Amino acid sequence: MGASSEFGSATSYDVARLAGVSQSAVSRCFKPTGSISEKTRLKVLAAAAELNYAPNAIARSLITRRSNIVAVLITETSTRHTPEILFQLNVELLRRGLHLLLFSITQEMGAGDVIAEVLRYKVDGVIACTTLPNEQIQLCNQRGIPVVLYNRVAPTQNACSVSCDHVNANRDIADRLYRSGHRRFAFLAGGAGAPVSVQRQQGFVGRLQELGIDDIAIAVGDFSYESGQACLVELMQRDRPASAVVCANDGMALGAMDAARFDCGLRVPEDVSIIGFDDVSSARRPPYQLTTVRQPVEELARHVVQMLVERVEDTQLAPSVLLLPGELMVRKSARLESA
Amino acid sequence: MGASSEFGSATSYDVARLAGVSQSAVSRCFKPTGSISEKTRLKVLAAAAELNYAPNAIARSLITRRSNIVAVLITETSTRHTPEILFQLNVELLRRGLHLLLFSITQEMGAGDVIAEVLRYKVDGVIACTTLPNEQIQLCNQRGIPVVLYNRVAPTQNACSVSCDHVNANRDIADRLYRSGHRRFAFLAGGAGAPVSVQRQQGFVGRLQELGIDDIAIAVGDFSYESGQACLVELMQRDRPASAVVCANDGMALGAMDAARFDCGLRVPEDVSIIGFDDVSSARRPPYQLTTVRQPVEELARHVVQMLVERVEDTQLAPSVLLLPGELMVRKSARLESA
DNA sequence: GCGTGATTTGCATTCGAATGCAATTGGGCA
DNA sequence: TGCCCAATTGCATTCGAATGCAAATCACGC
Repeated sequence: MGASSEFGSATSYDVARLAGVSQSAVSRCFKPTGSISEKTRLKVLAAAAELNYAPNAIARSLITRRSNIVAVLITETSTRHTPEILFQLNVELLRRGLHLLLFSITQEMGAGDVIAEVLRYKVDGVIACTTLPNEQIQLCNQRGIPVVLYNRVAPTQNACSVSCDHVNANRDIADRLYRSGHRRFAFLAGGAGAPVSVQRQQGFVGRLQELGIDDIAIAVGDFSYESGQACLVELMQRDRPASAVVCANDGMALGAMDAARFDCGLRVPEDVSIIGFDDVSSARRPPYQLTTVRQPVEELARHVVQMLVERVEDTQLAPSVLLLPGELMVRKSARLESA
Repeated sequence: MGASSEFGSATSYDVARLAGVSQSAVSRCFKPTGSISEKTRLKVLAAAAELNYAPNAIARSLITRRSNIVAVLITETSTRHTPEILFQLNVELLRRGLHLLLFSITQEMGAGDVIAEVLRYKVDGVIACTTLPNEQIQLCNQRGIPVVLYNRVAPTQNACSVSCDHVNANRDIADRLYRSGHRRFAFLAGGAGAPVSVQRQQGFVGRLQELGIDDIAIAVGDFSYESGQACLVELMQRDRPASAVVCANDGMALGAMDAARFDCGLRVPEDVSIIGFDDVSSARRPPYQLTTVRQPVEELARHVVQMLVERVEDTQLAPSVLLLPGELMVRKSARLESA
């Protein structure tokens, strides 16, 4: 019975002793480019296997100045809206030998505190699935730590970002609704300044204005189902209510559909068309059949990680912005001409 | 302008030099119990602030043998079923100064590979939101790394676990349905051996058998909405179909409800009662009003972390198992007597 | 002013692996 | 067999912070 059954684990010195070589040889054996003879390599690997040895990642990163750890920043809502994003990012990172250290931004722990912690762990990079104040991005940049924003754009362009093209997806929706004969429109916004809501609104409203429509009803909710219900009820009480309601996300759209049917006695899409954004799982189900925009989550995750890795390997690369198109999932909640 | 604007960050030596003290003094200043005079402390803190210094967590953990990192293991499904669990665990961990390193178990990276990586990072503990083979639990135990399972129970009791009491929640449901006059029952199972499904089934079926009911229809799905639909349709084609259908989770229950209404032309709950498990957000919405069991996710997360921390601080503590009751959310998808 | 005990302080070492450099080994060729 | 160059190997140091121990400082009483 070797040292592998001992408490704690073997070090490169233990392996070296057992294999009858120096510690450096062991180290080189576990480094892809290490210069070592086949004979020694086999001896070392045998000893390592016997002792159940694997290089201590902590010690390694102290000297190499690479932790192979990436910090991912989320808020409560980022996991609510896209539950699978963390899993996808993690898979992409692991694929490249990187690890995901998760940080949640909350009331009691703001962005400043979180970034301070992030810096202490000497992560190789940061992925923010939430708005990150410029000051904190700056701090990372000073330390040479690349930052990639997911579904956000840095106002001063001092960080990379990968995002679904919310603006164009909703410009497209505006177009299609207009072409289908709709003339009275409403937009249900998420939180007041929530970036994704703002962009989606810009796309929708901006395009409609280009088409000569100025009188667009806006109601402000908070991305929740309940706020979608409330907004729709409120909208329908106005004069000449909208025939097409575009929502900041699916949560609100589902709320709006239910409110339209159950509270206002309206038929969807005959009396009112409703469109969402995200394509959550319930959107495709029979009671809803919600027409919405699917974000290419896996693809987004892949590009986020790729962009980050490029910046880790070449610190000089300039920040860049990548927009990926969303996919309109045409179902039955909106009256659209089939073209 | 101090060194803080330099590339890379200041070390304790930089701070020591600036403050005119030794490196040890700086180190002691950042350790709660460090013996240091008020005067020196202020000098050091001032210098540290100027240099934007914070102790390097990697270097610290090399010598203290505490990384303050906890590995959390998930699979694709664990985030689908309980999207908020990661956020909750992270918040609880951060509150205690611990960090969450995420590991996803996938096809290409099995439990064995993942645990090998986990061990290399010298984590202080492991939280598994998925079934973890005994062999890997053993490996952690050998290294003195405590393991806590979330919503799983270790077959050989060599790891802690914190879980919702699926068995009793569904025993209770069996009771209430029986008391309400139901006599023909069905259970829609999740994957063949999926632990949570098995437990929920055990509770429901076990209690019914105690009540003298043996002929319980079982259909096997995979936790998905679609499988819930398919299972319900299949069940309703049998002789004397069930009047009460209990599902392994809400996803299947929602599918079952829609299938009952849209495919079988049945009314819920008049013709068939349907009950789920988890209380996902769509369960409470008007079209469903699903009667289901809410898992106390925040509380579970809190106990998982607490149990882990206790084991980290005292390695001698024996594994223990904690079951927290689920809460039956009585809505309108099941015919239940109001008592 | 001096002695005593309690705080503070600094020195030197440690954690575990990586790596520049010099020493050694090995292979190929005459 | 001897020589030369290339491939391996080991030595010693490094990363940044923590800590046992001994030295230095301080407060205080006489």
